[in-house]
Amino acid sequence: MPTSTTIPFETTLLVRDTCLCLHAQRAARALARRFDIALRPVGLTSGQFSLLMSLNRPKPASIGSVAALLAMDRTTLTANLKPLGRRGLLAVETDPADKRSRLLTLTDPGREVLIAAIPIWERTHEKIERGVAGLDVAGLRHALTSLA
Amino acid sequence: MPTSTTIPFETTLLVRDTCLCLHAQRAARALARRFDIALRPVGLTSGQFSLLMSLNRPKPASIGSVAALLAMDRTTLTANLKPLGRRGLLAVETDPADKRSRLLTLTDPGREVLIAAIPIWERTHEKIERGVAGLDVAGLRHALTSLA
DNA sequence: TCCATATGCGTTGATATCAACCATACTGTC
DNA sequence: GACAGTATGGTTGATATCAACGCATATGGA
Repeated sequence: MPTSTTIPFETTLLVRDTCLCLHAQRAARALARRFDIALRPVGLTSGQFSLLMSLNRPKPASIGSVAALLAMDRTTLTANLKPLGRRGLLAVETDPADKRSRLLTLTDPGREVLIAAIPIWERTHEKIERGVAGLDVAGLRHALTSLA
Repeated sequence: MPTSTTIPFETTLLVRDTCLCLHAQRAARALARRFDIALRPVGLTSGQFSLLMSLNRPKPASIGSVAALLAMDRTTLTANLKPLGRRGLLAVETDPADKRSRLLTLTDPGREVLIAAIPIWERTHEKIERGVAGLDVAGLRHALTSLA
């Protein structure tokens, strides 16, 4: 009879209560769902909104730099570009100065969608901040940033 | 010529810097990747570890209750159970007291994997906490919990 | 009993996530 | 220019995530 077939329930509770990974996942899922629902009228998910927003910059960005900005796997970003590209919200072009690199640019329709989404984002974000009493938003953001 | 084809770059920077959803996603992805790599020797991802750990309880849990605990969509949980079920790490059975409900139980092999994973989790978690100077872990956990 | 409603899950389809592997392009050295 | 090493991305396959829809069971009231 193996000695290792039991795990104290207390250990489970400790892991559940302290695991930053689990807590971050839970909060990320909950927040994503809220923004997904709020952004549905403009046809964007929370991730698509963040991605499009990150492309609104003076100079086109490369895939690798955006992936790093979003702390996202490079291949994940490639996959996420596809549905947005099909809808004509962004363009992916080879960088003439470095043919390995792709330049990501927001199209006019993409900007239109983003413009419609911004007030939704503002309202949703405000609701969330107001909804959690005593939430130290600045401290939370700082902690999340240093983890990413 | 539409008046709405430009978005101030400052708006983008504001959203990027303040959006809790984006910050949570970034941190969650970064943490998941760290635990995924650390747990690879025992063949679990971070999400699978959290799921198996949540099943280590005196009484079997239902799908809905575990989904709520993990702040995860019910159908996502159903999908996540499949690879773990195929590997024999958990069992899904119909609740005799309510045939709509499924009872989720950890099997002995599942417990073995979990036992091997726990020290990895401890080391990884400790490294992360030590790696971020001045991180208020308790405050962070509290904030994440109230968001979920 | 019978029906309407509510509850608990499964399935499907679309997108998201990442590791492993592969292809191409740049860079520096010779 | 040739070569080696590095950098940038795409593709594939597996799993993760969720909305929409549908099925079966349970529950409460007529």
